[in-house]
Amino acid sequence: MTPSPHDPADVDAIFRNHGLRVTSQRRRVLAAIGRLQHTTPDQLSREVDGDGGDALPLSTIYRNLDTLTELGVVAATRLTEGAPTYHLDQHATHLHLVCNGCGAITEAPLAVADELAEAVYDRDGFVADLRHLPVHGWCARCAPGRTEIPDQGGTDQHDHTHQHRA
Amino acid sequence: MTPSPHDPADVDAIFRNHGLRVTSQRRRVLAAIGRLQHTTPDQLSREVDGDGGDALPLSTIYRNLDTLTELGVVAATRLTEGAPTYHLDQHATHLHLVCNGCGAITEAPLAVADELAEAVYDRDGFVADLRHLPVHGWCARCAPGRTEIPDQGGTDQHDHTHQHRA
DNA sequence: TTTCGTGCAAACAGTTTGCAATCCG
DNA sequence: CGGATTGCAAACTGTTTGCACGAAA
Repeated sequence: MTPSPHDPADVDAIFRNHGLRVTSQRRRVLAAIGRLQHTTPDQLSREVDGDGGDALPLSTIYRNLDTLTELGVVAATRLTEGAPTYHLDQHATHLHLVCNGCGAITEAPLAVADELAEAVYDRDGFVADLRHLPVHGWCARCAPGRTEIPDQGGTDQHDHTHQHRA
Repeated sequence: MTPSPHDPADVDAIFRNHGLRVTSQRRRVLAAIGRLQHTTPDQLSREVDGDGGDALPLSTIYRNLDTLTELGVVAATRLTEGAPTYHLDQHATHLHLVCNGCGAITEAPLAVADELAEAVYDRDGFVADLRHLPVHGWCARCAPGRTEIPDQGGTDQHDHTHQHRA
């Protein structure tokens, strides 16, 4: 069985099993991702910096993010405008609902997209990876104001221009 | 009845109707997007540069892309790692299948995601904007080699995706 | 003529890389 | 000890911005 990143004891094994060294930086990065659930590299950097130890340079954050991604321990998705969002891969048993209004990110079970997966497979033989699917739109709170999605023309003055957000 | 970006005559109207000026740069950018169907800012830049006129600085490309996006004439999606992909919004009556293997981008009708839209609406009151949905995965050609999607870190319970029909 | 839009260069954000010092195994 | 990692700074890509000039209306 694959060791779980949730269990601090197993974390080391994950690295060792791949012939990689266990360093405090790696432990701290992985722990911080676990705490944040989903995070961009610089949020992660701040989280790691606040865990009591020394601050880690961004380059180390990035390198470890890459390593962890290669190991399949974490995965990235582009949910927002700026930096990609990383999360534990084992936590990726859902897809993301990203609100264009308030920026809120909700999770929904993969099952909601089962039909989609089947449809594109039947149509094109395309094997969809739903785990990282970012579904944009408007959450229950933001939708009321601007519900008209299915307007193709471009007549409507959408003003979801750009949002700063966090 | 919004004027259509496809009709060169109407293009000017689109701008004027919004109190914006008609410049050769704007015409050329819009025309190039129409030709390319979907494009990143720098592909677009090269396309514009090759249309016979003077080269346009990237900043002009970006500014016009922003303007056109605000007008609802074009829309952007993040399909690949690097830069976002722009396309005419009226052409956005489909979602994108992005192959992780070869990078190919295929289009599929929005209808394949109808159930998804309904499901998330029922669950969370989330109004999905499927027009820009980037579905990652493996195309028919690339899938065979690496079909096991639903594995990775987690104990995979369900594993739909690749098993509907052999 | 009055602005708006363009061109250019400098500033930015996010990410990658080279290299010497450091630490794990 | 010896190679894998780190820290730091410099390089890079993609994008934005300030400002003076040129051009639509």
